[in-house]
Amino acid sequence: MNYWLMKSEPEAFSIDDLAERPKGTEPWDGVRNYQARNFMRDEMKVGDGVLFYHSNCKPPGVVGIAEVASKPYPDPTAFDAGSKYFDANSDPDNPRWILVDIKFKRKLKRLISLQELKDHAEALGDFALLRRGNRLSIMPVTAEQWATILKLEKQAAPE
DNA sequence: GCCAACGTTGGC
DNA sequence: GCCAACGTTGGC
Repeated sequence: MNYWLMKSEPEAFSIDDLAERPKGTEPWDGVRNYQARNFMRDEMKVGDGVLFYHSNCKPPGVVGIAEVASKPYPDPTAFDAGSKYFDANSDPDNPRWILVDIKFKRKLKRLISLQELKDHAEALGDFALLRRGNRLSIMPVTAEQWATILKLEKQAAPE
């Protein structure tokens, strides 16, 4: 079993939006970055753990837990001319953009902010989220990092 | 609103 | 294949 962190802007799609989905699942569409796509296409397995991260908001941070809920399949928005994610260069016979479904598990008891993660950079070790200039929207998380973050959840919020 | 980082595009 | 221009991400 592997672990992941997936970013979403809460104004576009938040952890609460995911929780309110009829089956708690949502196709993770709109990813148009090859590295992020490759994680979904090549490495994700049903049942993998997902840290749901709110980006581009105040404060950014991890807000919930989800899991991978489907095998990878073509992103339908790439073929929808009315979608903002439409990609005329994606051939339906050889789809360029691949996604998985994500399923809601639970919200964290409290938000673990990016700042708090930075404060524990030593315990987290080499973490893609904390690397300078990181813009990747999907990244791997080690079992140790996963455990460290859930341990932080149990502690009182920092000042 | 600013700006650093960085991926993509397109001219050559 | 190089690289400047441009667009996007996302923290601050």
